[in-house]
Amino acid sequence: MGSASPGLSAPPPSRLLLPDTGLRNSLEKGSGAERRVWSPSPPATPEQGLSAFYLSYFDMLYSEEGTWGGKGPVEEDQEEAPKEPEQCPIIDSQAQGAGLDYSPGNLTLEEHSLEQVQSMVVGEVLKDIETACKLLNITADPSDWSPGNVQKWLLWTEHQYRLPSVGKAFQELGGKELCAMSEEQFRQRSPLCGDILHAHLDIWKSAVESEETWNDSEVDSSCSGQPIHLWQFLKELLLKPHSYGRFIRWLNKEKGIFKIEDSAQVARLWGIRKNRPAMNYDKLSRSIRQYYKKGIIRKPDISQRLVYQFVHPV
DNA sequence: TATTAGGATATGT
DNA sequence: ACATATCCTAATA
Repeated sequence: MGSASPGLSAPPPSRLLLPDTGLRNSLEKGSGAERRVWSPSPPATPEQGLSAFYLSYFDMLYSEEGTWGGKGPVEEDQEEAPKEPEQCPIIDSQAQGAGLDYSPGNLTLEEHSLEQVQSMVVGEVLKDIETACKLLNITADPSDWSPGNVQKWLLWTEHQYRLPSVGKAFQELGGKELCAMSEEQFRQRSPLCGDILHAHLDIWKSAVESEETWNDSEVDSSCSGQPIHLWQFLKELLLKPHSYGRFIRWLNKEKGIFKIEDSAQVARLWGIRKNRPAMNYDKLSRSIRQYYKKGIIRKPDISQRLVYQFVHPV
């Protein structure tokens, strides 16, 4: 049990179709065979697959209705020492993530918001994984894990999702072996939550996949004396969520949608780079707006404060 | 109060 | 010439 979610008040959309990333498969698999169907009746204790995991996201999403992006006050703090894993996954914004490529008006409103939610969930999953990696000092790819890494991951996952402890059930196992294990084998080692752990591991495995997909072309600007352009600079920051994730981050990397979380800090960094001590967000944002006409950056279809979108992702 | 849009003008390479 | 940087008014959240 220990679902991190208090329960749904408003029934979410009826279907869940994740974008075509590797995550989709594993997420669906985790749900337990059937197509994802949300029964309107509040799930006392659903099948358990990744349900708990998902519900915690959807809960938060739907608890706020149209107020997404309104200042995630619960977000992590600036300096907050990574002592403990961030509590349950926290959603703060990015509702508009996806679903904005209107296929010939065939999509209903519900389907649109659904897509947005899906994309948002994927984004949050990846963000969680990144956070965990940083916290645990492990790689994102489970197959690289040492037995020690495996233990760290287990403990973190248990804590993060309030799972019963597996104790030493997985001791001595390296990442390779762990990845090779079937759901059945997981269950044998941990009858209580082996299936959930297996599903979580699946997510990690697929996340590697999808991360590779979009982790190629980027800006180098480091060398080459050319004056750096603002859009390049922004991409640079986005490239290092490790360092700048608190200031600026992707809401939807595939679509090039990003959010400036701390406008003052981003402006300060830009000022440093350009040797413009008087730089501020007012001026930086004016420069961003110059990009509208040039077709470099635009406002997402569903406009949100401090959220912009690169016109040409990739 | 902070953000957004866009005009006008100045500045650095 | 170009890409901002600076400054500003008005509208919006």
